[in-house]
Amino acid sequence: MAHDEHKSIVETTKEKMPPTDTLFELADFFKVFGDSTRIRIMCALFERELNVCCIADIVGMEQSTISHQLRVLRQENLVKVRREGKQSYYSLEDEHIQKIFEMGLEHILE
Amino acid sequence: MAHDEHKSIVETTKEKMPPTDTLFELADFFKVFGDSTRIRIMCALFERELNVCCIADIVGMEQSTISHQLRVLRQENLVKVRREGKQSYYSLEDEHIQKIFEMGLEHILE
DNA sequence: ATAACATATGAATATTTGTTCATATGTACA
DNA sequence: TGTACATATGAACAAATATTCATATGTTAT
Repeated sequence: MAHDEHKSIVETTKEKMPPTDTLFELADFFKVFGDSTRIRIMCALFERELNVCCIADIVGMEQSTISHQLRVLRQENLVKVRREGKQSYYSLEDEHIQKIFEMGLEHILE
Repeated sequence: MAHDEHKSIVETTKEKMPPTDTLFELADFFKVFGDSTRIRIMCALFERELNVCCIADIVGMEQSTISHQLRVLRQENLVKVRREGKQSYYSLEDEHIQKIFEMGLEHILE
């Protein structure tokens, strides 16, 4: 490939891409989906809102593990909490989640 | 919460969820999207097919880094390769990718 | 106020992951 | 056959991540 052609492809492609900052944010967002514990938590929450110890039993992991991961999900605005007495009830924050999920499933089931 | 109610919520939620294996696969799939280098590679490939050294220059990283990450993308069937002489041309394998991307962007730009 | 329970958090640890350097493999052409 | 170039791969290292244990915080009821 000619040097000039290479250079031109590199330049024009770079121009068409979203800002690098945005792409880093996007990676951080998807990182949240890239852990099986968090995936299972979200999946459980598709059914209904749940408190922490129910989630822990459903997923089969320590309460503390679940709390840590729920914090990650909160930080990315994927779940919201509602306090009721001693318990914290978590639910999904965003409709995109389910769609992203479905598309991932379609891909792997192909 | 009563012990019986807790138990019933846990059981019925578990039953409604996809098999655990599937959810682990799903996490592995999304893991691929959770890295900024891979995201930028995929994003560059939205525009057109590209060879390895163009991708390296677009992303601004070592050729070897790009090759390693392209292998990850290949393993998850997200890109395909076409060899032409000395060069390997990569392109996107799947239409889901763009949609997943868009949904991620919608989420973070909210 | 204290006991009992639910949840959150900090520190420590083990594991995974991304990047780089050096080098091997593959391809074209003189 | 040898040289130059493009890509792939292995080993080593640094950084990020998930999990657990121990414990702190928050809430309710006695």
